[in-house]
Amino acid sequence: MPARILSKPDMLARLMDLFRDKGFDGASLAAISESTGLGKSSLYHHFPNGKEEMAHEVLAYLDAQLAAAVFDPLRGAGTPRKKLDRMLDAIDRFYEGGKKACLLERLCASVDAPRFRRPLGQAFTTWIEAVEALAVEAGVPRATARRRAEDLVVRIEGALVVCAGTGSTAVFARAIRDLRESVLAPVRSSG
Amino acid sequence: MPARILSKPDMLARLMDLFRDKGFDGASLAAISESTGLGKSSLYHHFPNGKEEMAHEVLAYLDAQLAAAVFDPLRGAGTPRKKLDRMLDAIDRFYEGGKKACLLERLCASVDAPRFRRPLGQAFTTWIEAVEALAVEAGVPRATARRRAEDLVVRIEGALVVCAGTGSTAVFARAIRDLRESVLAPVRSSG
DNA sequence: GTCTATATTTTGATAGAC
DNA sequence: GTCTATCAAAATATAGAC
Repeated sequence: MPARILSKPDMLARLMDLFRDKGFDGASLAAISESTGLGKSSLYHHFPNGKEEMAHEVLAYLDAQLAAAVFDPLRGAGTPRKKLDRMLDAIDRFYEGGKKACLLERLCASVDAPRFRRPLGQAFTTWIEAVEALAVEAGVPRATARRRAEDLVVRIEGALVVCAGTGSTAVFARAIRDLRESVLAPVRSSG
Repeated sequence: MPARILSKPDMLARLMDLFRDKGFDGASLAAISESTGLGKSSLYHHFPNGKEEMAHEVLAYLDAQLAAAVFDPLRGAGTPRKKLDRMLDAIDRFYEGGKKACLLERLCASVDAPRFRRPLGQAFTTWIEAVEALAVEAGVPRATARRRAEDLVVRIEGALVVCAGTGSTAVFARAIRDLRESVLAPVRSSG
């Protein structure tokens, strides 16, 4: 039972939750109405262009969330290792240990994905570049840092898919654990 | 423009294509009718329980495809390295170098995913166990083989998501390339 | 800014002729 | 085994009162 009145950020948080749970195509206005406690007309008051506008605003909201919870820690004080740990902790919390899906993946998988191409590509790129910068700060050569940053995102997204498919979160937990070591590891012959 | 008459396997191939392209929730009966060239009534003649039955049959069809294209090569002659190469070649073809989505992921992401839990879990498990067996055959200790097999699936699925999100297939191509080396590599201190 | 009520289109599904 | 015609339900979206 949602509170009678929701601030815009609270509304967006509810919407993000719903899109992550049901996907963009699977989240009907009826379900959105129920989960926010707002009638359909109220929803169109806040989002005149309907579901598509909701998704775009939720993506912008996610950007802000990521900036605060994931990327800001990377720019603070501490060793790169500590910063990586903080980021992985934030990711682990955000995905609830592998139990909750990724909004980006759900929007990529939607029929209207072409309409979200720009912000989706930007979100992935921002994430990858933040991790790359951290690895470079830790002394990893740029090309290797780039590959490892891509790998981090690939492993997170892949682990979420496999966990959703198998019903176990073990693979996600191990991915997080492995990444703590591999992202900043000293470079060997290949790495 | 589909041929006037389709065999059941051809029908299932069309359906798989459509589910991979639009997702389960996004593939309407109208679209299914168009892509198969069959009217809705004909579809219900072949699949009395509608979309859900279609998805289940497509999953069974995928099982058979995977068995023929991916797992059979693993049981044939040749060094483990050769077999791994053949499997990765088949995967690369199946996903068209990262351009086409994974059916399993699309079904995991659907609102009706709970109804597909069993066959989805089975499909992932079969895949992982096949790769694990190959690594064991190559002399990799079982626990390490298991982890590497899970990693292979995680990386394939994750790379597909990232490629769909960024619009580039480079990440998928690199994942395939890396896996050729990493899956069967000699075990060091950590695997 | 929210509501009730309604319009319009689409969806999944069926009936029944051929 | 396919078709045309149709259905009931659900989808997105809007009108207009408060």
